[in-house]
Amino acid sequence: MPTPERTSLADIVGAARDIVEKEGLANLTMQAVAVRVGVRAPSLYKRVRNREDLVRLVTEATVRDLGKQLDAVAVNGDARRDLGELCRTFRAFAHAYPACYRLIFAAGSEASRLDVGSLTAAAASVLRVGMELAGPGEALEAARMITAWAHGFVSMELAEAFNLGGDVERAFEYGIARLADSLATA
Amino acid sequence: MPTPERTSLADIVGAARDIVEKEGLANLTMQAVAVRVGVRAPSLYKRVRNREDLVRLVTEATVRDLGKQLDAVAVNGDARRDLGELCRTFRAFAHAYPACYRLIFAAGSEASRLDVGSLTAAAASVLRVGMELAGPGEALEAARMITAWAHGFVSMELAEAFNLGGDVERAFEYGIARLADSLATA
DNA sequence: ACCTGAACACCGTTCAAGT
DNA sequence: ACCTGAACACCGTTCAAGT
Repeated sequence: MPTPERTSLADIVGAARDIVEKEGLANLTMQAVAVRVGVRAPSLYKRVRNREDLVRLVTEATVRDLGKQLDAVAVNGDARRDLGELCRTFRAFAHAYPACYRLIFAAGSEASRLDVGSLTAAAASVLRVGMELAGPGEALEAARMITAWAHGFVSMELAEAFNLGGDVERAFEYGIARLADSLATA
Repeated sequence: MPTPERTSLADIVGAARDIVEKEGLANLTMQAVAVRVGVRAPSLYKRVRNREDLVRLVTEATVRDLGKQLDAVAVNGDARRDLGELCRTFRAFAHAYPACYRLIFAAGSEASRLDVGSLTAAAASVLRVGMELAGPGEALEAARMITAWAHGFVSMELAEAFNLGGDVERAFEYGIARLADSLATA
């Protein structure tokens, strides 16, 4: 006789994201997730292969959300201004969900590798601005430069690695301005 | 009656670095370290507070090594050329020790925060090039832009996040060239 | 078909007892 | 002074038994 479902994959991933953000990745235990969704830990294995798989699902949900935020950035027609908006939105997302953001480029083992599609979708807006600024011949290189810089910057911020003083806001705006200059000039 | 020391902190950290690089962070267990240095796991706690502390020590040793490599980059007097050498050395280090490199900007909790001194020392060479390129008024912003881009780039590479094809080597050299242009022009 | 208790292997850590 | 076995709490995961 079938038993009614008492939870769902969406519930489980949602609970996991919450735990990662509020209590840290180390406290994301199967037991903690189970309590939140109202089942016992072994039941989670009906919907999730293992803990590593759950972390991957959390990461992919985060990438999709980031992609949506970047997609929603208004296109001004002014490539320079679009670049600034895009970078600030990217940074704001990382500040809003630092623990989940950190997972995105932390992939180590094969099993934790992200789905290619979700990364590609998230990169679409950046690719468009790269095209606007640098033209079709160097759009990909330009997009990679923008993403690398933006990710590196917020990654260092989140690690509290900017410890030489100075104004971090100013350093971020400085970076946007230099990027716009150099990509458009090239 | 005193017992002779059968290991040392340096031994322990060395073994831990080896394990992280060859078997991954997840396989860095106190037991695995103990076997390598020839004691039982509980003995490690005489020299290391806990596992998290050991990971921090591994990270700091890695930062010091990276700093040494960057310091050893020859100064050509040509800031543009120095920038290229510095970035390529940085990237080569990350490729040589990917698992340990990843730890550097992964710091989450307070206890895993790196010693400020070791980060500052590693940044000295970059700061010098930032000064050469952008002048004293914007040396710090320039150094932050260089570090953010270089870290972001290799971080994405290590995560295999460049999945739109294209030539990654070319994208790296493109980035160096754009950085040199924009920082020197500003 | 889903859920559970019981069980297992494994891990970090503590501590009293050895030398 | 350092090292160890024994012990504890905790975690991921499996599985037979329930409904």
